[in-house]
Amino acid sequence: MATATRQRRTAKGKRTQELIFQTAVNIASVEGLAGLTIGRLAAELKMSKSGLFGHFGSKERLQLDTIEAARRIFINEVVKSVRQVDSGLARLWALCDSWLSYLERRVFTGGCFFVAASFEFDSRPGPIRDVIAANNREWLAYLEEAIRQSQASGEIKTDIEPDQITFELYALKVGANWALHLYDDPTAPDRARRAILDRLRMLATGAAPALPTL
Amino acid sequence: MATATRQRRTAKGKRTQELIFQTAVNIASVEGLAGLTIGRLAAELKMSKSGLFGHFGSKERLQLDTIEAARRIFINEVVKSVRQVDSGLARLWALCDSWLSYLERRVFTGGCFFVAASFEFDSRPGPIRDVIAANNREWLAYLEEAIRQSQASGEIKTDIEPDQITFELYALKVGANWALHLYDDPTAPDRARRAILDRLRMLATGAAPALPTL
DNA sequence: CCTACCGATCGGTAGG
DNA sequence: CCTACCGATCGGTAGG
Repeated sequence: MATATRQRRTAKGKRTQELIFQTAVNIASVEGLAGLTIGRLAAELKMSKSGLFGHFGSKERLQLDTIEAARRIFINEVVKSVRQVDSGLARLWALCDSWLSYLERRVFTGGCFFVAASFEFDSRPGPIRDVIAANNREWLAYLEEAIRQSQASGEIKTDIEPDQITFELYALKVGANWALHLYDDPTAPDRARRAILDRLRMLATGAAPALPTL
Repeated sequence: MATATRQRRTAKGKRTQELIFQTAVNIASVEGLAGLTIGRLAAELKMSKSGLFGHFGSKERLQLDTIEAARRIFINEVVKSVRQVDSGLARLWALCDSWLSYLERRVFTGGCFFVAASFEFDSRPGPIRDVIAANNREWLAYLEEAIRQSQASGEIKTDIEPDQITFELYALKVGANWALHLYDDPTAPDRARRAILDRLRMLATGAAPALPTL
């Protein structure tokens, strides 16, 4: 009985935690990680500030845990569906398309959580910036790996450095995020798709599979 | 005598105003326009909060006046030096290069003021977002005009819409801002230059002047 | 998980 | 331009 109670309690605690960070992640994507205040979060959750506070213990922990929750959502929404796609150019395109689809599906209210956090903390040194930078680096490395594989298998040209291509593809995604939210321009993701497909076609060799047309 | 005194006072008032908004613009480029608090600004300027407050009258006016000050700086640092360059592809490249050079010169402490403000307010409707969006639109229209001129004079291909090219070039600049500040990567502007030159060469016709090599 | 607090800071005002 | 305030909200604590 004591065990059952504990399990029920733990399960409930887990659901509460999930609800907290799901809410936190969406507030942060709109108002910023600094604009995510404990009072606002408590009001949204209809909890007392101090009751909520017990779940993390400091503002910085709230921010770091919120980043971790956003990371899990990102992996689920962007990376998972592409894992089955074979390596090479098809996979590289699938990764880009998946990212743009995640933007279109408005997985986070205010656009990509990591894009927003990147620009918010890019000039504020500290643990938050470091964790955001590490998360971004991980995604870029994942993209870059797909580029290296495409080069190794002879599907894209090797006279251009993988990190240069990574930079270009990611910049176009960030540009889509920018136009979609600042101008409420729903055509922005497709503009990015067109630019990315154009670039990939220029990089493709004869051995590459066909890319979709928009 | 009364006139001389008034003039001296006005001149001093103007210098004070300039100092206020110069300081405000740099705080905002690092901490964000929302993170620009009257108390912080007063401390930096060694003025009392209420004495400072008299210069604008509300937080929103402070933010709007700070945007206006940033706009003047942007025009001075990015646009002015390119005004003499002839229209066409050379001018289009000069505009891109000038923007990247303004990033490298660190005209604003935290990167381009308008890039930072764009991402901060892209999901927060209101007058601040509207003014930021209008400022960005103005710069994009300026870029796009150079693209149209290049197409009209036959220096770049016409089978691609000017706003698509504008989007791609601006996205690469924003990407440079991102990598330069989040990763302290000083090679980021040159990576953007390489990408832009690559793209412009692909768009150039036989009638186009030679572009620089990096 | 709660109520009841704390000092610090927020945007803003009164009065000079 | 200043001092001296205002109520609201910030992150955080005590005690239950």
